Amino acid sequence: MSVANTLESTTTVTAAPSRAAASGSRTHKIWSNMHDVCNLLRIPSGTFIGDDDHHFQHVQFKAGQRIHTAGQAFDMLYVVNCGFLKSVMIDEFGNEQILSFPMKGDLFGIDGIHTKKYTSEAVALSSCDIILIPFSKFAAIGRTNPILETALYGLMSRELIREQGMITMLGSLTVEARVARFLVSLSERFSAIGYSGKAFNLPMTRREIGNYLGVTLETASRTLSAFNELGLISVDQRSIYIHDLNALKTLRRLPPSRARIEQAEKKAAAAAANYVPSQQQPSATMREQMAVV
Amino acid sequence: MSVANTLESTTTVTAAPSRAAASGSRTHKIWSNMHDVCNLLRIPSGTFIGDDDHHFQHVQFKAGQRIHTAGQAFDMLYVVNCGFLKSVMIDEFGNEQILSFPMKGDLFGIDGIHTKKYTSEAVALSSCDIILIPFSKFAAIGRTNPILETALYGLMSRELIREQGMITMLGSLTVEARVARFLVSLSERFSAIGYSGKAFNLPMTRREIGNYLGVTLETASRTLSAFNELGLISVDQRSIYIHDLNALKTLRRLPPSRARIEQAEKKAAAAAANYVPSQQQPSATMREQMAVV
DNA sequence: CGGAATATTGAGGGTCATCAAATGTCGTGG
DNA sequence: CCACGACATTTGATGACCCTCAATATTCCG
Repeated sequence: MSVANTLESTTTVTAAPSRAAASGSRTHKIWSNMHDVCNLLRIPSGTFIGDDDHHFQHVQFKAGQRIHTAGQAFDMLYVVNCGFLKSVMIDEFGNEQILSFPMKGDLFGIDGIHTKKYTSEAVALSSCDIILIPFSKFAAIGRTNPILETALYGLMSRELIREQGMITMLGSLTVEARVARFLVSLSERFSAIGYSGKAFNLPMTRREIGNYLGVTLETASRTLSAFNELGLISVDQRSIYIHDLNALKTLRRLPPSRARIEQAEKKAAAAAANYVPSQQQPSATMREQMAVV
Repeated sequence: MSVANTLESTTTVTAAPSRAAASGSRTHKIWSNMHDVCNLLRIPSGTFIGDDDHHFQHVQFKAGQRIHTAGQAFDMLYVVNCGFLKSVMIDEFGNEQILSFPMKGDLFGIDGIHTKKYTSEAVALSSCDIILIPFSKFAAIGRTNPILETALYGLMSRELIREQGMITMLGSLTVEARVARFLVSLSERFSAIGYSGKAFNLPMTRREIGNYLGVTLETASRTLSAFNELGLISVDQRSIYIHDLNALKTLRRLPPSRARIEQAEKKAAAAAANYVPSQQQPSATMREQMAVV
């Protein structure tokens, strides 16, 4: 049952420079150069090929550990080399809201730039390998390298757009559409970093999914079960298999529960009559109902 | 009934340079220098005092006009000198979501940096005076002026944080708390730009408020009416008077509608008995109920 | 003055939060 | 190795809240 995205990253990193060897600490340290970091961030890195002037330290975290906390002094940006995390904002009432699930190639910590303190906290959901990017150093290099500067503005702008999409999702999509979009987004991100986009394990709990999507864990669970029932996905605990990605992409709302119940009753009747319908496949009529409106 | 924030801005701007006079078009053009723009954005502008090398053009828009549309090629950032706008994102299903209501001193258009196309559209809600900031020019000045560069990163980071707060609001606050926070935010922003924070006119419709807060216009209207009923505010169409800012700041949920109905019945009974309770003042017990949990 | 847009308020029904119970999973220590 | 407890997940029942539809009043503007 285990699928690829639970395995360790196979990304190669540059050998540790002399400083790392000198440190000799028990903590596992590796170093990446500018070229590696740019590749990870999908920034054109032509000008940095063979550049060994700048090195960025890696740090490992285990599930549950915090990379940074809200209010902590800001000086680093972070790039995920492997593993899964959550970024959480806590409001003045103590409400926690998950803002993102960073994974390989994602940058986080940007929110600290403005007030020089992080406003959110980042927590590892699995074993993680994180690259530390001192912001002042990055900005300084950017000042002499227009491509990097543009890329840095671009990354911030991209994150802004991602959050706008999240606002739009929370503000105007039904719960089913949010869960569907969440699955599609995970699928696309897994594909982009070399894992399967069809079969994967969820790095987060139902509670975290629900929190991220603005619903309770029960609603998140029920919605996944409904998708499973309709044959759009197969879900068992953390493992997901996507049968109909396109239906998930275009889904706006499920057929009214009335229709779903009738459908379920038909199924039950068929089962009672000892007729076994094809496993996990939604009827064509049911798919049409979902696509409409 | 008219209050200050409906009046024209009294901000002075520098005289138009010769170019503007030469244009001689019927459109009303003025110019601001770097110092003015920094002041408007609340950026330390010390290094730009007396700087007349850079000029930024003003453009006027009337209510309903678009400043930019989604998909349009990006080259400008915009700073509001006076007036009110809305920034709207439209998703792949055609859902519109209002992301912000820019007003004096606010920067918008940042979302265009990443893909070189605006992803949202900006629409004037009232007569507006907008300053055009060519992004490449701003970034170039930033390269030689660390304060401006830092400020630019800071502005983007601040906007990121604002959107995170919006996500948290949509994901974890009750409708009443969202409306309350919306009013508090408007109040604080009006105060910051020199208008009254207690009495003001809403620049947007109920539909726009509801859309912004992720609810229907009816729910937005009803919630404002409930606040009015409780004496937290007085509301009549677009005009707002805030009686109890602190209650709005700490409000999490209204007392259950059952209790509200009883309260209303008591009021009605009192009125029938020809006893007139002090206008618009909620009872102490009612306030306690609101603050709790 | 009349028509369109805006705002208010009511009635009814659907969706989702809440409370609850049962089952499954995993890490830890006996 | 297994038993235990803590946590995660699923599923059901119930009711509050909010959306939808609808009617009316008010404002704005040509």
